[in-house]
Amino acid sequence: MKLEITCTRAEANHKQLHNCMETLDNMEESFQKMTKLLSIAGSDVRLKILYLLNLENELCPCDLADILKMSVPAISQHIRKIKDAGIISSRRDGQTLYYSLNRDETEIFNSIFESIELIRKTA
Amino acid sequence: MKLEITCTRAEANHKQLHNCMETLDNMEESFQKMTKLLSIAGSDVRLKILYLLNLENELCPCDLADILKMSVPAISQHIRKIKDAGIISSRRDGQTLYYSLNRDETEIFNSIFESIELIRKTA
DNA sequence: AATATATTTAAGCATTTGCTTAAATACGTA
DNA sequence: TACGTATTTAAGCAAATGCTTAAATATATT
Repeated sequence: MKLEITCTRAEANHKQLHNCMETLDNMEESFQKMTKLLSIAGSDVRLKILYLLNLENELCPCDLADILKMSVPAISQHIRKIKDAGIISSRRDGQTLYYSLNRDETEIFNSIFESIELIRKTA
Repeated sequence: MKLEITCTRAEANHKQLHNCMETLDNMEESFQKMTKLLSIAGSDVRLKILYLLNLENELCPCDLADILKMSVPAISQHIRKIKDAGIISSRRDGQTLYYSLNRDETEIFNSIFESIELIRKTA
């Protein structure tokens, strides 16, 4: 839509603005990946699922439904989102599917988990 | 809704599940705060706004609209969300409002910004 | 006071999200 | 093969999200 400059302020530093635009252009792919991860983690239920998988190493949808006091289909649909983003993998044992974090892909979550626990301590 | 145990698997470790529930209960407030921060950051536009404020220290809505090639009201509404979450503050200079990060409140964003730049380097 | 700029706010609307319920699929066991 | 359990998938729907346009507010300038 808007491709022209809207700021007419004397103070507006057009060179600065242009540099910002260029910086973002070069990082577009990185932003998309990070936005994807954060939008996954930015839900109460999904953040708890991720935290629990970090804590327990692996859990099945049924366990998660019990712990989070939610229906199994609701959990399953959250899991699908998380899995589609490449954050978790599954292992089958009989009828049960165990999900676990792909720890290589998701180092940022370690900082997030630490930060959650810091909030707890300082609150 | 569901308060009963749904897992009837022999392997289900009910003590483990109960411990998880208790852990989450004790961290409820921390999860809510972190979910709020991540849901704010989990939007392409808002993550870029935060990144730019980190980079440039302060910017006005008009600058952000130019850099992100979006309308001023759209930017303003994102800013309101970020501000309501306590992540940024404003300073007025004449007609212009300059927004900046409340750096004490948002240490997790430093990890996120670093992680974005790591994606860029390793991709 | 009148006008212009910067910003916010509100209304409207299309899209997305996240549940529910019901049905389908996968596996194990009698 | 028939039945039970674990899980996924699909349809439906209410609520949330994020833009657009238009109007309101705040400040500066003439």
